[in-house]
Amino acid sequence: MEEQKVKNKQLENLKGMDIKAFQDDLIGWFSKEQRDLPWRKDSDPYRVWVSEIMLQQTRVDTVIPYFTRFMEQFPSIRALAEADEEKVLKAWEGLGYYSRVRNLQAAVREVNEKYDGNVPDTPKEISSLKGVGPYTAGAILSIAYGKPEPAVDGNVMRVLSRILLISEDIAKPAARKIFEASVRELIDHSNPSYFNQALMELGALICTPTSPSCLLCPVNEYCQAYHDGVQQELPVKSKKKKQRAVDLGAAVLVDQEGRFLICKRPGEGLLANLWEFPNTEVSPAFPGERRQLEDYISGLYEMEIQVAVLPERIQHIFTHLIWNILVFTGGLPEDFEKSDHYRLVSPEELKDYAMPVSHQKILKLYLDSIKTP
DNA sequence: CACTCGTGGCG
DNA sequence: TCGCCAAGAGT
Repeated sequence: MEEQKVKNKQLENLKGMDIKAFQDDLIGWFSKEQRDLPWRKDSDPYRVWVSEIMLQQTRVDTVIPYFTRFMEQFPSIRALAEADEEKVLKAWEGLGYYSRVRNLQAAVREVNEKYDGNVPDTPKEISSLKGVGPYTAGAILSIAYGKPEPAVDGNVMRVLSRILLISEDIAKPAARKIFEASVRELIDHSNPSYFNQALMELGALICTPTSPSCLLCPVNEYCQAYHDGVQQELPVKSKKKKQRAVDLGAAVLVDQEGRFLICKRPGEGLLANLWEFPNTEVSPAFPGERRQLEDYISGLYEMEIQVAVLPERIQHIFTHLIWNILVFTGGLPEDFEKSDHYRLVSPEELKDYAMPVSHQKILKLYLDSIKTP
């Protein structure tokens, strides 16, 4: 019944459309106008896979240098499978959504063992890999293997919402099924790779979120929103709620040989497995941020630590969170004992540790403070 | 389904 | 300045 409603919807929206002409115009445009991107040099499944993971919620311009470096450092399934986790995370540093790379390496290791290093080519098998959801599964199957599977991302939902005049809220997870059903009706079985990539490329270059270039669009004659002059009203997308603010106290602690104390974050959750300066959530009002941070660190390392506050406060904005960080500095005694949870590293060694951007800001603030007191 | 999970760029 | 975004997946 629900399935029937989806089917009725697409039949209604596809009525009277010359699908073959649409495919040819769309693919013809992509063949001519596609950007020269590093992951388009070939259709090696591993390269397609890595690029699709990096591109999740991330701009093309941001991904390009990461992709190039990553493929140099880990050029094959086996290379990534056998790589040191710390080095893989370091290669991802600054790209965000760090669970992506942890899942990618886990999945690559599974492919290396279970599939003898060959990326599977069936929806069931590839979807079972960690970090491979409906979009990525469809992208790899179509781009690397030429299978006529939908790859519905934000671009595709925006483009098709306009062409087919679909008013579903694309912020809702349920909306994706509508568009997947539409793609199954529209996709060119002779070139699924170009068809899917063309829809996304069109969304990136022409059918943009604000002020789409409809006059330049190769498929504007098929677009119902353009025909009705409502392209600016689509897609329908509900708003996200705004971030909550959290106050942190963080300490840059240095021993007598100039080494920094850093800690490893937990293996799950926010910024998992990244290294950072010791910090804790504080309440600015009571009983004083400095005292709260000192108590936290003293309890953590069973030693009395005293810190001084730096004048500037750092703000770091996440998708769903805002960190307001007050930065402190302090010295470490000589008889400081090591453990797995934290390390003492020189400024040179610090470069080998993956740190969140927020803590790179902290480091910079500290270095500036000792340079110009 | 609602929420978590990063970052940098843009109008 | 700030909300919105950019080739989503896991829980």
